[in-house]
Amino acid sequence: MASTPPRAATLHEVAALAGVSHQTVSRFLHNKGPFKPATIERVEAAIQELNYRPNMIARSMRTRETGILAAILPSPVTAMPTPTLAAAAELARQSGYFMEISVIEGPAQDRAKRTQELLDSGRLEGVLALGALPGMSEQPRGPGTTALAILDQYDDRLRGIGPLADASALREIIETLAGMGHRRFLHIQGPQDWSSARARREEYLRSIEDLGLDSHGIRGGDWTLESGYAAVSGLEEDSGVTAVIAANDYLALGALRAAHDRGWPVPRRLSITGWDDLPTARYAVPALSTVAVDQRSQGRSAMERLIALVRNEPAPDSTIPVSRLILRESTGPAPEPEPSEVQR
Amino acid sequence: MASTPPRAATLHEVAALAGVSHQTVSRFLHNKGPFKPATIERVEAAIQELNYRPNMIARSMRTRETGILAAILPSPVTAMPTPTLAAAAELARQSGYFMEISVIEGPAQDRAKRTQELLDSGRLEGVLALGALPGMSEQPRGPGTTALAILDQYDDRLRGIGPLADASALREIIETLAGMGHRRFLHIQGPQDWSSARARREEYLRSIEDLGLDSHGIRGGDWTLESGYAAVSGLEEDSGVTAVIAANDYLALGALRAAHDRGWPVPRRLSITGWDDLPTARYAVPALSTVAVDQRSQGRSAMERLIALVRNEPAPDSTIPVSRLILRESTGPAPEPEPSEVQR
DNA sequence: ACACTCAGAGTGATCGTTCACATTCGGGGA
DNA sequence: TCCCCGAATGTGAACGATCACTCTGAGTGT
Repeated sequence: MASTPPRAATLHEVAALAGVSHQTVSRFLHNKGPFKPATIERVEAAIQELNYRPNMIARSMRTRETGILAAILPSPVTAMPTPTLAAAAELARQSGYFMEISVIEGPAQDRAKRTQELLDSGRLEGVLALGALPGMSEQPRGPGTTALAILDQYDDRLRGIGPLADASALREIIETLAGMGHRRFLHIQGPQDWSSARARREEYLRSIEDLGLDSHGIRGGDWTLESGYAAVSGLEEDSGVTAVIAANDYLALGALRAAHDRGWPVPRRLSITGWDDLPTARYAVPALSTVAVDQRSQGRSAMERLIALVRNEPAPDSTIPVSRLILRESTGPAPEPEPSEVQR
Repeated sequence: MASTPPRAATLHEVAALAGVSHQTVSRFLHNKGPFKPATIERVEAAIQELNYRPNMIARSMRTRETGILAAILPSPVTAMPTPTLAAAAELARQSGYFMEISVIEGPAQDRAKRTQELLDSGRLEGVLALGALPGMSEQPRGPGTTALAILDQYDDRLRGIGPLADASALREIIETLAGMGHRRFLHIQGPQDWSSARARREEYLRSIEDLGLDSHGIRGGDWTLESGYAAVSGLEEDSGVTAVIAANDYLALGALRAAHDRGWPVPRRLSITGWDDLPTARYAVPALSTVAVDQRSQGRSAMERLIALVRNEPAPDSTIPVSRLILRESTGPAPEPEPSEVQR
């Protein structure tokens, strides 16, 4: 008394039930060629009856297309906003792809090596690096090669390109602060193997120079709260800095806390700005002035680019969503110079 | 002049080059049976020479094992800490599995439906829900069925189980605060389809009762900052609440800001606690008292459970990492009753 | 000298789908 | 009537691995 095996139905079984050949069913599934109405009906009924689902593995075997993409999380992983990841995954699914994720820690060299292994595995049609991947560049899909797209991408001259690289809001920040009387700035930078961090740093330096302002220097170096805290903690008492431009919100929130611990009121003595508009930024005390970026559309547009590379289509004209400066409580007019300092 | 096709080498080609049968190479790759040293040498050389990599698709087709797991992100996705996801992905990889991710938004019903589709797709060996999945329960892998593990899992009586459900630290919080003189509490709860949120709520109510304290009530209902803000904003001026127990850090940070906006000093007038120990919690002003949970080991242990279910092995004795109460600046002694209130 | 065992290796079928090609059928023009 | 054409469908091989067998030859006990 063998009970029915729970094995899934195959194309042949559907064909047998419908009284047609397996090829007809296959064609039906791909909407190829015209069919007699009667055929359509019978095949549809058979599929329904057997609850048939095509076996993707077998299909992949024949077509050599796996439909699988992989996303590489940046290191450290906290630098990855979940909405970016989620948006990329959603678009992949909508476009008929599966998206795996791959965590690659370690120094740039190891990351590049593991990424290369992924590219060579032959299992993937495309790889999306959701962050910086120093030493590697985007490539389309060819016969035998896997496509690679990089969210934090740079060009031949190491200039940032792509949705993460737009640092123009930084000039706006500095102009705004200069308009409030600020003259001496500090930049807390991100890791310099990220082109977005480099772009912000460069825009900072350029703006300072163009506007005839002073920079006390540049601190930081990674994306962490600790780094931001240390930057402001280590600031000399007489540095004259009245505005701190952080490369992201984590750095800025760390800086905010350091200012608090030193008894420096923000923004009365020190103005601080961030970048990313984290959910918590708005509820910080004081609320953080920052640059709102649309993380979901960043993830989506990166995935769009990858899929174009996979399909060897021209790159979609990525309408990069403009990042938008949001002024909250952490920025304000520059403090009046203290009388004692004026006398000196 | 056809150049060498970039197609990957097959088992047969390796066998031909090594002068053995394809089966021998296959056995070699699986470490099956003894081999003559000479055979080993020749096969290894051939593999090296052709840079052979087994075709996972073909293997899957024959063995009916895909080696692919899927992780379902919770909704909203910001409720998912990246380290949890990353740790799960790492363990999957180390165990020889690939991990896809799948974003399923929408109400519980849709989520259950889409999850069921994933389970039925036949492409996956296991599915890990990184969050609540109301109406579905864990299942092992059988012939034709896909394993399912749920991070935020509950038992038959809707009691939370698993690593997320340990709410014992909540009692510790309340005992500590009671020791500081607090008598009247408010709970800001998470979404009640999460068993962890239910567990914290229940532990809150039980502790209040056991210790003979007062609860002003329960607010909140999702995991957002807005919800936490609203809970404290809406508190009556004369509620008598001196301590707010939030179900996670987002809620707590929102509450913190609301207290600030009402001019209620924290902790002098109101103590606030969170849960999760987000990176920003420590740098908040005031620094948030919270419960540190090891997100990485939560992700890892959930994945361990899934893999055990996939392999039909007994569940690993999950040494649930104990969550640890961290007292920072947002908690302190209860305020003295104001003279005016005493007179009334 | 014989059968037996076991290490070591080989043979052919098979998984479920798509590809390339062959076949059937009905109708319209010469 | 015959031929041809396109619509509609059928046939068999192939993708690259593993599974279930079969086969060979050297050693072993009697």
